[in-house]
Amino acid sequence: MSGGCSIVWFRRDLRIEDNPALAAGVRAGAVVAVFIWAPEEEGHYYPGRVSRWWLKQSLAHLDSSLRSLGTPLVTKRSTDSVSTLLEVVKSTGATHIFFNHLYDPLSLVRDHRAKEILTAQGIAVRSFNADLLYEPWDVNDAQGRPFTTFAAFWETCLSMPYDPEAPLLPPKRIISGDISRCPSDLLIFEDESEKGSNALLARAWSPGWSNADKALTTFINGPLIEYSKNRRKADSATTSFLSPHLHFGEVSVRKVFHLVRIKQVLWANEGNKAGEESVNLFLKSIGLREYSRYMSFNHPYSHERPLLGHLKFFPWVVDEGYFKAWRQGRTGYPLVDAGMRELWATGWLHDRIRVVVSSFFVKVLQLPWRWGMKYFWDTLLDADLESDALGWQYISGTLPDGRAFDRIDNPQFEGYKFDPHGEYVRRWLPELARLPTEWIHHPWNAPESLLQAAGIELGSNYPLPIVGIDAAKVRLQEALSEMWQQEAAFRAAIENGTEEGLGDSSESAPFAFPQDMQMEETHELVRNNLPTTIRRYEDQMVPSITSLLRVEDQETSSDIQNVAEDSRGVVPRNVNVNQEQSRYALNQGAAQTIHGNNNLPHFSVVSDPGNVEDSTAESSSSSRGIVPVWSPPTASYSDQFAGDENGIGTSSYLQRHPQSHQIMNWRRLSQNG
DNA sequence: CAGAAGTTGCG
DNA sequence: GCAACTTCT
Repeated sequence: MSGGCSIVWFRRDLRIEDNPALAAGVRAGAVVAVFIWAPEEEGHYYPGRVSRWWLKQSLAHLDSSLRSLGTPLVTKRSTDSVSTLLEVVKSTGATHIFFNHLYDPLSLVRDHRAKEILTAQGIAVRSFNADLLYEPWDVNDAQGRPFTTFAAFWETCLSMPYDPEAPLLPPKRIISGDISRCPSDLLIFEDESEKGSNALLARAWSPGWSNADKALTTFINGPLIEYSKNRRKADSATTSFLSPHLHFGEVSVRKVFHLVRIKQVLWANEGNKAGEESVNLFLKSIGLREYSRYMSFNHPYSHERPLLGHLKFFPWVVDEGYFKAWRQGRTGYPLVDAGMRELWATGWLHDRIRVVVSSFFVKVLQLPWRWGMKYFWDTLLDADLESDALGWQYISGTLPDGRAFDRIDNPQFEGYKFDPHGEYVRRWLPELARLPTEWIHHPWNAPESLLQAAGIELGSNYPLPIVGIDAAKVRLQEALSEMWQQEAAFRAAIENGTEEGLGDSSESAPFAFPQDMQMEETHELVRNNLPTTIRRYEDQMVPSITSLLRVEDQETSSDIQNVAEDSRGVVPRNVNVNQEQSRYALNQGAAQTIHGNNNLPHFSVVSDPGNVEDSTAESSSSSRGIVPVWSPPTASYSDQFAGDENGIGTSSYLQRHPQSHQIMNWRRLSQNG
C-alpha cells in the first residue's frame, strides 16, 4: 500500500496550475496521469468536430508539460471510463485516485459510479472543486434553498463570507508512477474528411493551458478596461476569447476571478468608472458560467427540458426546411445569416450574435430550442453543455428570469445595433457586400435598381426572408394562447383526476417530441440510460432524433418552482431523510454511505469515503471531500413528483405566473396517453 | 404639456 | 414582468 501510486484522472481540467487533483496526487507521492477518451459515454453529446480538434491540441500540450515535470499523460480509448480506470489501477498498482468535479448530468452519474466501484475495490478516491468559485451546494438563499434567478445567485456569490480558494501553483516536479505495464492508446479525434477544415482552426486559436494563460493576461491587460463599451460590437475582438479554454479547464476560473479582482480594486481606487463597469460586466459573464453549473446540478434535465413547465405545451414548428435555412445562413435576414455562416466557418460566434441567431430560431422560426442547442453543440469550439443549456433556456423564456417569451427582436434593427456599418454582414455574406449600409440589414426594401447594381437578385443569390416578422408575431401570439389553453386544460384534468383527452394535447405538445418526424439519423431508444447514438457524419448539422426523443421525456418536467423538492442536488447521508435536512448533514461529519441503486432519482452529494478523516470539517468550504453524484432516473423517477404537492416557497416567477404553479404529472399523462 | 403607448434592456 | 426611457397624441 505504501508503495502505491496515485492516479490523477484528467477530464476537463487540462492544466497543471491550480489543479487540486494533480496537486493532491503529487503530494501523495508517485503519479500516473490519465486521460480517458470515451465519447460514446456522452450519448447525443458526442463532441463536435471543432471541439474534438481543440481537445486533441490541448491534450498534446498537457502531455508535453507533464513530461517536462516527470511523467507523461497516459491516454486510453474506452467505451467505459470506469472499467478503464480499473484497468489502469491494476496495471499500475495505484492505491489512490484523484479527480476534479464536473457538473453535467452524464459526468455526475459516471463519477458517482466510478467512486462507488473504485471504493469497493479498496481504492481511495478523492475529488475536488476545480471548476467553480463555489460549489453549487454552498450557495443558497436565507432559507437554505437554491436560487432560481441569476441576479440573486450572483449577488450571493460575490458576497460570500469567504473568498474562493486562491489558485494553486503548478507542481515543480512529478514523480512518475510505474506505467511500464500501462501503455497509452492512440486517440483519434478527427477523421480524414475533417482534417482540411481543422487545419484552418490553428490559425485562429492556440489550445493548451499556457496559451490559455496568455489569453487571460492579454485580455486583462488590454480589452478588459473597455469591455463595457465594446461588448456590443459583433465584429470586434474585444471579448476575452477564454470560453474554449475555460470549457476544457485549461485555465482556472478562480485564477481569472482573482486577477480580474485585482484590476477592479486598482480601477476603483483610480475612480475609473468605465473600468469598474467593465469588470462587473465581465465578472457577470463568469457568473453566468458558474450559474450554468449550478442549474445543471440542481436541475439535471435542464439541457433537455424547459425549466418552466408550461413551455411543454408550446406548439413548436417542426420544419426541417426552416432548420436547414437557419443552419446554412439562408434565412433572408443578413445579421442572422452572417452569424450562422461565421459559426459554420469558424466554430465561433460573439455572444450578442449567439443571442440574435438563437432568439430568431426560437421566436421567429419557432423551432424547438433543443435542436438549436444541439447544433451549437456540434459546431461551437467552446460547446459546453451547461452554458449552452442555460443560454437556450434563457432565450426560450423557460427560466424565471429569462427573456419575455412573447417578444420578438427584429433582426433588422438588431443589425444596425450590433453591426451599424454592415461590415460584419459584408464579411460573411459576400453576396451582399456591394449593398449600401442603408439597406444592408433589410435588402428586401432596397430599390430594385440598387439591388441590380449590387449584383443581388433576391430569391436567387440571396433569399427573401423565409418568415416575415409580422407574421411571426401573429403566429407567436397564437402559439402562446394555444400553449396556455393546453396548459389550463391539462391542469384542469389533473385536478379532476380525469386525464382523458389529454392524449391529444400531449400529442400536439412539442415536447412529446416529434415522433412523427423523420430525421436523417438512425435512432434507437435509450437503454439503460446510456444512449448509443449512431451518428452519421455526412451532415452533422442535423440533430439526431435520439437527441430529442428520450424515454424521460414522457415523464416529468422539473418545474423550476419545485426546485427545493425535485431533482435538486442534495447532500444525503441516509437514503430517505428529508432532503432539506440532508443537505445540511454535510457539515455534521460524513457517513460514507454511497447509496448506489437506491432508486433515488435525484442528485446527491455524497461524502467522500476516501476522505472520512476529513469529516470533522465544520465549514462548507471543506466540501472538497464531497462528490456530487447523480443517480440515473429510474422508472420511479416521476413517482417523486406525483405526490409532491407540498407547499413550495413562492419565487418571483410564481407570483407572476400563478397559472403555472401546479406541478405537472407527466407520468400519469404518459400512462394514459 | 401631461399622460398614454410603445420600446428596450434585463441573465 | 418591470423599470427606464422614448415617442405619440
